[in-house]
Amino acid sequence: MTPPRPYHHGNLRQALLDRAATKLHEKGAAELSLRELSGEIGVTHAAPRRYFPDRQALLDALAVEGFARLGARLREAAATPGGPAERIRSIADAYIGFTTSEPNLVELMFAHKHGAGAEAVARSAAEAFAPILDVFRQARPEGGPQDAQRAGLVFLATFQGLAGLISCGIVPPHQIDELVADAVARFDGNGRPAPDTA
Amino acid sequence: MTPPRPYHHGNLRQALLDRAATKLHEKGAAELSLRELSGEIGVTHAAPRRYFPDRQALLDALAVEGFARLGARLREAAATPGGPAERIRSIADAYIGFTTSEPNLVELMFAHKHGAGAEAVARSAAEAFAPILDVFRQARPEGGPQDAQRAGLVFLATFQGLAGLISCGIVPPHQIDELVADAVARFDGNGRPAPDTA
DNA sequence: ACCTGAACACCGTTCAAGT
DNA sequence: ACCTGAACACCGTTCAAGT
Repeated sequence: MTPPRPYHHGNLRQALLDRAATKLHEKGAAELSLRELSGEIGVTHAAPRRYFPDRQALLDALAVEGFARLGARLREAAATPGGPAERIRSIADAYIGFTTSEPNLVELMFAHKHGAGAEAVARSAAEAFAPILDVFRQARPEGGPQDAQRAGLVFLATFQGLAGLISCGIVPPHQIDELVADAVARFDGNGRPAPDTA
Repeated sequence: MTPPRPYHHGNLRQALLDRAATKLHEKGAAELSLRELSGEIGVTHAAPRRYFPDRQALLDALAVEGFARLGARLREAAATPGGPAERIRSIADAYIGFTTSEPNLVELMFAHKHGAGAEAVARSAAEAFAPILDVFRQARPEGGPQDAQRAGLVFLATFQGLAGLISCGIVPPHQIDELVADAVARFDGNGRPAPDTA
């Protein structure tokens, strides 16, 4: 007659994900331990197996959550008032803001070793990047979707690369703003020099 | 009266590095095991300690070697005949060539968790990137070193980011060439639209 | 359905001891 | 100087068993 609340408080899966995401603030994904996580939550080390068949499955789920959060930030930024130039700038700032605040999570998201959940990670990544492609489609509708996708991917590469250089220390913090401005300027007019901008 | 050849064949440190670098072709850095490496080389698991105080020290040394190899490739590419535009294109190709052939090594090189050898890694990285900054200085001497460093760092970010998107599967292989071309075009004339290029 | 408890093979790190 | 061998604490994974 006990309610359907199990041994644990009801949602071990989410509890593990939340705790792991919190730990990613301080430690890298390599230091995440299922046993430690389990112990802190108050279950035995074998309990996670119901929800994550192995350690990689939890890392994949963390990556999916990370892309969902990043996608939400980018969608907000893409809805900024103004023309395409303002929205592109806003997206760039949002991207750098997210990646610098969550370097360990971002490193996990872009790791090229995903397990069985690799397709799910790829889907969530594609969804997160949709606002970028949308803005570039709006910016240069005459170029066609091929052009927009190309520009969007190079834009993504630029700021993802910048994020990596920042978090590994190659780009010092005081130089971030000028580099973001320089990078954004390279996408004005979708990469072709605007005719009236000397 | 035995010659100064120790127990092992004489250079355990380099043997460990070589074997680890080879393994990085197939496995990620997370799967590298000092014990496995030691066993395959023929020493006990505690032997590496003479040369690498901990596991991170070996990873740091691998990163330093990786930056040395990357730097050599970039120096070659920067010496390509032709003007700055040709050299920039050549450097971009070399960068993408190296990173796509060694994704695990590159992921290790740009990891933001280096240990006591972090400064050594940073130094080797700066040395590797020098050819990029040099070419941008040559391309736009009137802009001054500040401008060249800015452009060089954004260039580096763009191709390092592209490398990451390729190796994690977001950019499909068949699209690499067009994206590299698109990205390179954004650095013609050091980022400012050339006056005679409509 | 959900979790426990014990077992297995592996790991990095440490250190006294050997040569 | 260079490496061994044993010990320690930790890990992911597996699985029969409990509730």
